[in-house]
Amino acid sequence: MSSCDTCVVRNRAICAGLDNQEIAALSAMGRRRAVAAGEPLIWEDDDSLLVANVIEGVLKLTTSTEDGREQIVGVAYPSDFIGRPFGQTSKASVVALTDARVCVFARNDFDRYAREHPELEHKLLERTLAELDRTRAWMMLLGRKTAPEKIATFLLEMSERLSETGCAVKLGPARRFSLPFSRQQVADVLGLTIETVSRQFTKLKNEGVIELPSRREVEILDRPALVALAG
Amino acid sequence: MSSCDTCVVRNRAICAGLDNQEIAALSAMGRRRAVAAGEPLIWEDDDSLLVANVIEGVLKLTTSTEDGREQIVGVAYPSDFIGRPFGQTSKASVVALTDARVCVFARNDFDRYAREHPELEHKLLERTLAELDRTRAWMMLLGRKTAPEKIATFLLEMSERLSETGCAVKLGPARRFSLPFSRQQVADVLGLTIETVSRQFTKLKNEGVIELPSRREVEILDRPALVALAG
DNA sequence: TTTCCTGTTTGACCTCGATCAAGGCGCGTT
DNA sequence: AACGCGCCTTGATCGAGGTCAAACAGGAAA
Repeated sequence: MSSCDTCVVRNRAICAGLDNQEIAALSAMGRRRAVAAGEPLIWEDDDSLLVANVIEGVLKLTTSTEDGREQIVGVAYPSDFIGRPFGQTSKASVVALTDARVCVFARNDFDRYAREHPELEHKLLERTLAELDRTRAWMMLLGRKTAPEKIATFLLEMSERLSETGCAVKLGPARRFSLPFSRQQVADVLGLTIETVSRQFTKLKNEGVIELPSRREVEILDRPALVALAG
Repeated sequence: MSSCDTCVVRNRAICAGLDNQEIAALSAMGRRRAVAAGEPLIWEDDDSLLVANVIEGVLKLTTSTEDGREQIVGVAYPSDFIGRPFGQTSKASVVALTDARVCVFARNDFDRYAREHPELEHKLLERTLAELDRTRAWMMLLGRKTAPEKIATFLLEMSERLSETGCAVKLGPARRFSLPFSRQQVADVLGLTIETVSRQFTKLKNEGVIELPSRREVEILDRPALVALAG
């Protein structure tokens, strides 16, 4: 297989609703690519030259101020779409948090293909609307929630997002999981500093709400307490 | 005219790319409706029963916590689309900030119509992507900017958004404009308190950066200074 | 004109989370 | 085992912005 069939075939987001012929055509356009943890895929303010599809791994979407403050504005999990179709520049950088595999398309080709295949555009629209909902919920967190509330909300979201990953069967939220974020990155998601994040984590541990087996591992001991704290 | 032809015809967002027959069909579905300032159009967590198109006026999109904290997560101007197609519930309340006129569609009808008219879905996709970009830029503001930066950014955004309104010719950003927000609402947009907003406004006035002819009026005296402050 | 009402400004104070500064821990390398 | 290097935690202190309270418009009604 010269192109990345499985890359598209595995992807329920893009494929649903397309027939075999369409899937084959999309496959021929895409190029599978491995991205190592920490490696960038798209730079903020770059010309929007490519769009991609996450097959495996987790990536962060960030914007930064000139003086180096960073805010993570989105997180892409397997089956998520990244990049900016129908736009001249992308407004966010994309960097892999874990080793990842993605399926990359030239934006021009993808745009053209999408316009000719309404089913694909419809899928894209549904996902974009869902992402907008999620982003708006995050605005409430950033603008109005306290540090303890932010941390609790974050842990609950993580436990849900990470349980779905790569699994067709819908499991409940994960009780124990491995964070794809460093403490600094958690801070960048929540609009906090690394020290505040650390302090809140240890506070929750001391209160018996969570356990921290290692730096990246989290185990939720008392979910109801976490839900109450999330507000 | 029994239905709201002009409501659709005036709307460059929805109409561009549709032929006359399609516009007529859309028109037959929509119902023009006036919304008084302060009046709600959609409630948070309601079943998503309608979608709409802003013809005139400004509306706010909000989410709230149970204890009453509010965050404005979006603002809809003329030609903007509001509501949640293809979704069971809407995640935000929509309330008019000024007297407004909108063109309302039953969500079911609209969904069906959209799926049959790829050009409409494409338009919708482009707008949703643009709105997502704008929302992500706002996340950076909420998570990482200081109060003075937030206020400066807000004033610049207002001066741009309010100059476009209802005018086909692309003017530059407005030098003087009338805020569609009360101080409390500005606070809800920026994740601040009303007192902080007020103090920052008077500080800018004392520094000669802006003038405040009345409660709602703003005149920008020193735009470069504002740009510098916005960061 | 005066009164009232609501939204805004201003002041005094306090708190949460940021900042600054050590230390500690896990882990790979020599 | 000892060292070095990131990352994380913990402590001490500070300050931006929140909270509480009072005074101050500006517009509508009497």
